[in-house]
Amino acid sequence: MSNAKLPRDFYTRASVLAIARDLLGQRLVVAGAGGRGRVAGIIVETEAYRGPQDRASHAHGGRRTARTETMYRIGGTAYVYFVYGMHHQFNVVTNVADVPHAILVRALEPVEGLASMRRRWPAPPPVLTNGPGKLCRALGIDRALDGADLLGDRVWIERGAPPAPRAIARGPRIGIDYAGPWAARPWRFWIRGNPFASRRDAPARPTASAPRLPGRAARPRG
DNA sequence: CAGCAGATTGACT
DNA sequence: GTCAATCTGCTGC
Repeated sequence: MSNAKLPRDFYTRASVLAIARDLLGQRLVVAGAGGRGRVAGIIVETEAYRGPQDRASHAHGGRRTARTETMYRIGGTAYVYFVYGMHHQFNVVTNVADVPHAILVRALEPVEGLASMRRRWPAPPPVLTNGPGKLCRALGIDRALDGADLLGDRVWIERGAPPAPRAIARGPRIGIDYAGPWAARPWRFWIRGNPFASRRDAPARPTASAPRLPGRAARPRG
């Protein structure tokens, strides 16, 4: 089935970095509600947060609070929180229960329900889903979905077409300067050159399996 | 219970 | 490049 939900064992694997990479090309879906049809987008950018050891993680040092409790659930759970007084952030919990790994979905290519997405703004931006806060607004994701089972019927991820290994770029995570050296770790993954990624000019480097291309890698798209 | 920083965004110099 | 918006969850008193 091309539209099968990703199974539990996709999410419970031990390597949050591998899962962050493997989410690229998959399809994030939010069920229709309130007279709206379902909305969906292809994941084009992710960031991994590796639990207690990772200074940038909400669960750094094993921190366990009302908010972070969701991160300790089993892989395949949605972790949604609210920041900056106005934006929600959608994360995928990974690994087994009590290991608080999570992956922030930073950007999507919108593919279903574009009209529904635009209706969430009085004046819709030209690109609806090129950032973690924007994609939550476009898809109607808020804290009501915190803790939702990704194998359930409210929000889920369907199998899509993974990008070729050489099309995957990685680099430092965004917006975590407070995390010191952890901010420099290349734990952000995106589809190289994708026009829906949140930062098209960010420093990119080849993945281990990809050869460096000569010359024009950073050339702007036409 | 006051103070503050935040896994962002859009407007503006 | 700078900066305000806007509010929650935390920390520390």
